[in-house]
Amino acid sequence: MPEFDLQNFLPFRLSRLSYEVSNRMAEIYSDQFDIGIPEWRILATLAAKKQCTAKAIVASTRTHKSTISRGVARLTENGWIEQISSRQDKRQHLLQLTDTGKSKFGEIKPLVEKFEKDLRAKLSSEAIGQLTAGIGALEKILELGSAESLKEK
Amino acid sequence: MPEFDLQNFLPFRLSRLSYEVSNRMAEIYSDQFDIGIPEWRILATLAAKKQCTAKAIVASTRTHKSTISRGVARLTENGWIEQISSRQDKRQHLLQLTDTGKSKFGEIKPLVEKFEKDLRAKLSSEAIGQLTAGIGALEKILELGSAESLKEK
DNA sequence: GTAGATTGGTTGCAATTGAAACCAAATATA
DNA sequence: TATATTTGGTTTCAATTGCAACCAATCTAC
Repeated sequence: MPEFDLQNFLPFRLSRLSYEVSNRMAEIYSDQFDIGIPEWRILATLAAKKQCTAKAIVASTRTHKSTISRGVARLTENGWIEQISSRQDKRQHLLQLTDTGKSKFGEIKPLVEKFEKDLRAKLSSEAIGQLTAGIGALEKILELGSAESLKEK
Repeated sequence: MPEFDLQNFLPFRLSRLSYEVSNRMAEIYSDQFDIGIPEWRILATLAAKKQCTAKAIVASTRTHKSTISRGVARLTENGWIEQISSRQDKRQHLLQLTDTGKSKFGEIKPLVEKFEKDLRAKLSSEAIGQLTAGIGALEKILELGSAESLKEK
């Protein structure tokens, strides 16, 4: 008769947590603006990097390449982002926010930042430190390190 | 020109982390046994509680009720779990592992436990403590507390 | 009791997803 | 230079998902 303590099992706790956080946050922008999680990630990445290719977004967000491809297509249709054909390599397109995109992202950003701020506000500063350090350590061993160390999935 | 530091944004880091961990773990059992994440959760919950209803699994795993419903159907077809009609309330069925289910889960469990153990082994004991405490704190404020405090989504 | 609301669970449907096949451009090998 | 391999990205297809409508059993209010 196999026992199992699911409630204390790390992978499970992580996934439940992330599901909850992502969904609560997605409520904020998916209603008011018509975008989903992949689009949000693309926008945020482009806001951070100013310009980059789809591949770079795939690597840094660890989202499936077809999901990013479709997100890019949708955002391009909506006029939030645009492609600058880099003449170096005609396979890849450099992406960047359009003025509309910047403006829209400018609206979403404070909402999302407020969400995270509210979350942090409910935690003790000790807990925040622990969480950040713990996540950082886990990222490191999973080679999810900050940005560039990421390999294609 | 909106800046945004996605790489340090908590919700994003959590989701990337959880995605990575869940997928690596799912590789372990989805190949050898023919089950997905929902099935795994149902099995683990039943192994922990011995008997419970689908509703209880929904609450404790925070997985959508239709997902659990379908998972239960699949596992029942495969003969891994069975329903005991509780004569109290004819809407709900008490679920439990069959002998086959127990045996199969008994095979999966050590693999999955090894996965978590290997993960922990790569972390310093300080990091483990931080991670656990941090996650616990976040669970608390999201009311993801252990088990019973969970409300229907 | 009976009408109405609630609850546990299922199902139909549309949307999202990931894997794999694919395409065109670029690079390596010959 | 021709050929093969790799690479960035798209698309097709099947599977999974979540929402909403639904069903049957229970509970509530009259």
